Amino acid sequence: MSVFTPITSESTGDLLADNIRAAIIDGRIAPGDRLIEMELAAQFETSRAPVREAIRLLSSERLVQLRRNRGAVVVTPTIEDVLEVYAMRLSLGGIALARAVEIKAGEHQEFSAAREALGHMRDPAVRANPVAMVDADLAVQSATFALSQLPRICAALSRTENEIRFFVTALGITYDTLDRQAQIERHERVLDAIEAGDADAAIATWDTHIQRTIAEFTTTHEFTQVNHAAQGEQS
Amino acid sequence: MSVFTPITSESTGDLLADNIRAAIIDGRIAPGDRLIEMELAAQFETSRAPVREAIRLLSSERLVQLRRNRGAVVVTPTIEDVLEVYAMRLSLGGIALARAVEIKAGEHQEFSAAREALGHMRDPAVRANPVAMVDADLAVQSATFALSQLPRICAALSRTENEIRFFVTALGITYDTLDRQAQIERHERVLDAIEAGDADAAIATWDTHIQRTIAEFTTTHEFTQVNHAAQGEQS
DNA sequence: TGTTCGTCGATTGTCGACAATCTGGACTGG
DNA sequence: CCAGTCCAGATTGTCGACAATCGACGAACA
Repeated sequence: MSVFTPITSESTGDLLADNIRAAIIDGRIAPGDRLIEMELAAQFETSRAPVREAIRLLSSERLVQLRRNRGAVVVTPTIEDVLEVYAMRLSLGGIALARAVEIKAGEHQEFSAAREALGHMRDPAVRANPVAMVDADLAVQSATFALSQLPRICAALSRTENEIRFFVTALGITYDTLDRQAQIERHERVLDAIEAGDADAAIATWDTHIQRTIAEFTTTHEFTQVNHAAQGEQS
Repeated sequence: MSVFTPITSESTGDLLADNIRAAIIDGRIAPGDRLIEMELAAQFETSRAPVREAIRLLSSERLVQLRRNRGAVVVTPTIEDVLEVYAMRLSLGGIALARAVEIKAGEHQEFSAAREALGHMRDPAVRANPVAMVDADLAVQSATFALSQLPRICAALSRTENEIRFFVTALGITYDTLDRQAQIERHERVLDAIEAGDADAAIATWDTHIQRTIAEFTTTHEFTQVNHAAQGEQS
């Protein structure tokens, strides 16, 4: 019994969405670029039907904007978008952590995935690469939230993760001055708090983590803005 | 300037989704029922393509469950679903209210839609009909949240509204003992608080509103459960 | 009698073609 | 030179048909 894990091959539309989403997130397709169904269908060597499905999915994830009879365009993120997404993460993450603690009290829970993801953040190669660091950071959080077993909230948080990774490349956010070590320790403290059944501590740590990240974003973004303005004056 | 609201005729897929969603919400299609593309296409006199699109949309709203190569089935809601949805509403609504207060501080804002929706709740005909009361209740909340101008959060809240209306009919929730007058007054207090710029008061009132609703749901649902169990023993 | 396997109908996944719509540029007239 | 109209290309929306897949029924067999 149950020697193999159930095999669930993704549908073609989902696979296409994965590919296109990855391209959007790491900037191979830039904000403002159009997604032309025929073009994508040719590249993926499929018909337009699965491509359409993929584009609709990405539209529901707010990575592309869909206008009737005018196709899909990669969205151009704004500061307001970033702040809204972080606000959602802050509050939904809090619910997930609270629930994770409740579940932990009832039955033994698997923390291995989260702990393992935490290990990635310690990898020197990852710490040196800001984008990889963001990915690793979000992976730990995602694995932690999964403990809550709340499907809607985890799905919503997952969407925000994609958006954040998109924002990072699209807006050129660096998070250079973030204290990596403190980041890792906060995640560890959250996991410890869940295992200890201390919801308040987990949420408090989570709150400070997001607050720090928002603060970091705000300062670096203002800096970039000023920089761009200065360059604009020069030219 | 801006005398007319921008006209955006819905796509066929969206129209179909609206129809099917309404049918699911008021029980014409019951949990467990299958949605067969050909069947729906015949009824709406279109091809399967727009029907597929509509079904995918409803799947992203968690009203139907989609299984690869096996079509769509109307989901069967559980108590956990209800509690998760209310938890999301509680926290996301809080963000929206806080933001609505911030915006109000800056510029003059239109409250007419929310106030008007509030008027519907006072209609004796609506107060007599539990389902209509739920609809009116959610309409007021939706109009209030719209003041925040946070697209993601409003969209997420809108999804939860559909889910709640679905849950009410699917689980046979009645909310009979809810104090309608208190409900209306709470909504009014939230709007007043926003206009007064008092975010804390708005959020506190909102919290109690949701808490009361959850408490009401829990008790009536337990009652129904017990009732069903008793009936089961009888037969 | 119970289990396994093959087959069949029903339904979804995918495709290519056509119709409807939008965008941009050329043309016309003032 | 400008505004308005029209046309053509490009792209999406919709359709019907075919291929692939699934679940159920029934036959063969131990």
